[in-house]
Amino acid sequence: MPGSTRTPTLADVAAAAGVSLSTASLAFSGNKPVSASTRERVLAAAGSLGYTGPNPLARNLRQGRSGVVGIAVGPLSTAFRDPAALPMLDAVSEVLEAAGMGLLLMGDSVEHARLPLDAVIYQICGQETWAAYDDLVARDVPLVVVEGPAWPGATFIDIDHRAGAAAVAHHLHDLGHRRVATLTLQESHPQREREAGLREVFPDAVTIGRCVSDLAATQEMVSAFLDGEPDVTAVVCQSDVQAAGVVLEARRRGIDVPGGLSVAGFDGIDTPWLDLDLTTVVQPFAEKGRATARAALARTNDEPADDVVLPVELRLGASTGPTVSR
Amino acid sequence: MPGSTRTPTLADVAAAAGVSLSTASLAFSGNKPVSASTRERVLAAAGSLGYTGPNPLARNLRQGRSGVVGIAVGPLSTAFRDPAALPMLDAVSEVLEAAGMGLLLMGDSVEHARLPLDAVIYQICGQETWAAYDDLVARDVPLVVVEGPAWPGATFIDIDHRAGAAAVAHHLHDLGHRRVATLTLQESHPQREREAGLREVFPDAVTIGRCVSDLAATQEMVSAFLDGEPDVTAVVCQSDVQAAGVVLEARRRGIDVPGGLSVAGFDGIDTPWLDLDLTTVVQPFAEKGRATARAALARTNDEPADDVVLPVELRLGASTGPTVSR
DNA sequence: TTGTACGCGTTATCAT
DNA sequence: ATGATAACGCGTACAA
Repeated sequence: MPGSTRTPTLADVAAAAGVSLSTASLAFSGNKPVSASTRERVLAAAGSLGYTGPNPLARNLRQGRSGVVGIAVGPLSTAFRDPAALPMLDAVSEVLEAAGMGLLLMGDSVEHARLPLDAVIYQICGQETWAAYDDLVARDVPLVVVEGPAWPGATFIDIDHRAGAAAVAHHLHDLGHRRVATLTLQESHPQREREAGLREVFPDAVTIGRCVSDLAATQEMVSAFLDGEPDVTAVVCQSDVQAAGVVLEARRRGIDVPGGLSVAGFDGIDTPWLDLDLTTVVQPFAEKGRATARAALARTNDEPADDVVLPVELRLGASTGPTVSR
Repeated sequence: MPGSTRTPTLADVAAAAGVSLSTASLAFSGNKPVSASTRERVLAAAGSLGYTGPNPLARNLRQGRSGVVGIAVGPLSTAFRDPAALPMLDAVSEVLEAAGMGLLLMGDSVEHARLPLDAVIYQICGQETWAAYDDLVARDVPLVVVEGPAWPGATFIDIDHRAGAAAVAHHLHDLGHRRVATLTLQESHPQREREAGLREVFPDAVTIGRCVSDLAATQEMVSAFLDGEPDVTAVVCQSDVQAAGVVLEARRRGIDVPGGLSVAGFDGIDTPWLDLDLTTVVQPFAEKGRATARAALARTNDEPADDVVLPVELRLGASTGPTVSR
């Protein structure tokens, strides 16, 4: 069929099938009943014209929605290097996909904020500001914020950081520890809450430092400390990656874990490359992701979405033990 | 201003500013010159009406593009657990963001294929088929395929798997190795090419098995083999994660690396948790990502995009050494 | 430099 | 069950 240059539209299909535009539309959407025979005629016409279905762009304009949810995660290699982010994101994308919605990775640019997004998820652990925020608020784009920070109008999905941290602390206290040190994350809602939970039990915990959740960075940070503070019998970390770093660095310096030092983490990630099960606080990653996606979907449909705080669970591993003087 | 219920449109702004619709449009897009005074009047009117800029949905329909590129990666936790995927994706998103385009994570569902995407990147190492493919082709969505499989009409971005694998093989041969074993990935273009490169030098290499790029899975797979084949002096892997798994498992069984066994990887990822630099083939992740994004952008603009094959580089580490009988 | 008028391709309302 | 018609909100020839 040479010369058929323009890609066919629904109007072309309707004409070819000898039905009205609206009937052809219904034959595709199924939003109202259409007799089997006409539907067949429409689909046949579509097939012979090479019509591949309603143009998503036009549908989007008409319906006032794009079918896309943005997720603000910052630089990918930072966001996804964190093993705690993956299972959560997996659950988010699964729920959204089941609802026919796409997930768009957003950088912190106004360009991205101006894409047609039905809702935006903020999952920027540790980053407290976001340049595109004002734009989104001005455009009334529904916001779902995972683990803070507190922004008016947003739906919050969180876990009980404080209770988890307190549970770890109590566990160590029960084991006889009295002098503990802690390694904190960059200033953020989770960091503040986890620290508060720790200090419910150990108000005087020594702060080793603030450190991103990275193995090498952690090792460097704790290196000097491990030699200098023989009184400390336990180190409480704010992530499992940090805890693994402390374990590796302690061993490198001849300190046994947990014989000479107890180490606790947070998150409950897999660490197959560590031959030791960490004592840690397990978060419900999948449920956190599902709750996040559900909230985004609800707000996309102008339904209300309640804030959520999910419980966590202390998991005892082999990285903590009774106090032993060094 | 109570009662102003409808969100303002460009027409409202134009009316309020006392200019025509097209002038108001130009004041925002800057596609044609507008006198400074009128532009100011338009922007002022926009401000007082709470107009937040042209509706992206309408703009998309008008311009026939969505500003979104899809990337097919399969389940996120699988795709992103692979450390080789991150730096590449990072580069992709950086280039796209600089061009004002968004990156959408696609699952293999027709729903996702029907989202308005300007182009789709396939980065599904090891998965040879993709349900949504036919839909995309039918709708003439430009396709960019990273590391195969071969699909007509798609732009290909690849690295020189075969040369890299051959370089590793030659290195081992130079060290005196004659009897080597190999651990392969799931059937795929990279797997076939890397294997071919190895067999240019070692046609009779023993295949230990086929295994995803996962530490635990690798350790399980090589466990039995390491005891059973004392003739083998080197193991060539198709990823660094596999290589790390072999190193760890060998040590666990009392075999020194490289004293008792040489191990080579592929990719050139960071392995801070391994106290040994792997001999490996370094791929240019960032450049691969940039080339991929550039191809997607070009094809979005109906420009041609040539296929790309990037060179790789052998990096000698401490995991390979001269032959020693076990 | 500014205004007029049309079309992008669809879905929703209303009537038949 | 089907058809006519009106938006959806914008960009851009073309004319002035």
